[in-house]
Amino acid sequence: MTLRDISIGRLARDAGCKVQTIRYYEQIGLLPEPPRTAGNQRVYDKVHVKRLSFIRHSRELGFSLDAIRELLVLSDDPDQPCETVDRVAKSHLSEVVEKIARLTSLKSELERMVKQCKGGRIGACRIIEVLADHSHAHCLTDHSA
Amino acid sequence: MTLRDISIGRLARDAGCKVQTIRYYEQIGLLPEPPRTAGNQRVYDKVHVKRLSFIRHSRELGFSLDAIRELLVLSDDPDQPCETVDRVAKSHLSEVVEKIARLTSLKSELERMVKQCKGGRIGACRIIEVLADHSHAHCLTDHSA
DNA sequence: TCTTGAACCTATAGTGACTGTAGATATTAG
DNA sequence: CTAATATCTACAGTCACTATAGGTTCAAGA
Repeated sequence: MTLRDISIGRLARDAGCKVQTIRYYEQIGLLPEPPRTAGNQRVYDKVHVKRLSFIRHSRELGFSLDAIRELLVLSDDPDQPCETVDRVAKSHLSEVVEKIARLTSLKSELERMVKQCKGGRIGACRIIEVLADHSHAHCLTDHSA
Repeated sequence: MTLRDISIGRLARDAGCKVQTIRYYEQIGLLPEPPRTAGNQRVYDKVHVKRLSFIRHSRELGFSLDAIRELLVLSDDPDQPCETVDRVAKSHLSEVVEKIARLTSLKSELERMVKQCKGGRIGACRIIEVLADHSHAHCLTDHSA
């Protein structure tokens, strides 16, 4: 494969993302604008390939686009100390740890609810009862399942 | 406390959510429109209190607004069989379980990365290397930390 | 070479669940 | 009464995409 003269479609397919996503990254300044053909079509080279790969990989690890932006700036300067990189990664890690804890707690609650449901009518439905139970408000945490 | 003549601010404070959120729920049809004062201010009663409580509690358990809409319709008819409620709850539970698994896997990856970082320069930063490493693409899953 | 379908383009709006703000009106406390 | 607070509608923003409309360019096949 030639790492030059790459169309946006090719780039997207190889990176496992959508053409729109690439355009989005360009719009928000994460990916530099590439040169164009006379027909106004984007032409990418290996620099873009590497950068998009970095972005996608970081996204897969759950880093926010802002964090990725920061990491990209850092990675462009090999002489920088990597303590900021370390900080960004560790911060993200602790967010993930926290989120797991919240979801685990949530899972327990849901399991309890589901287990208590014996079938039958709504009028006697334990799930609905729990949801309607005002005293249960504020006993839970997270909601981005 | 009187469960009538409740202002939106009172309702929001008691439900632990924002005034805007209540207006939003009204807009999307989840909360019925309440009567108004001559000064065009909303006036809620205990029916709204109960309904909002149901919604907030369900949200805290991570149910989507659409799922909550469905549950509300069901809860309004006590003679309905609760198998749909059961299905909605179980479906959500398995989503949570799945999400925990994905995040746990992600956590391991991040831990590995962070552990490999010895400090120093970006040029030798293991975290940056891993993110830039094309062969790691597609080995991960979730990103809503 | 010609034709047609696929790929590309920009612009704009939508997704889900909120959240914030501007500018105006109503209410309440001192 | 006055000033501060609460309420109102309208509209846009958040985050990370995602889809679509209408138009242009490119490439494959006959």
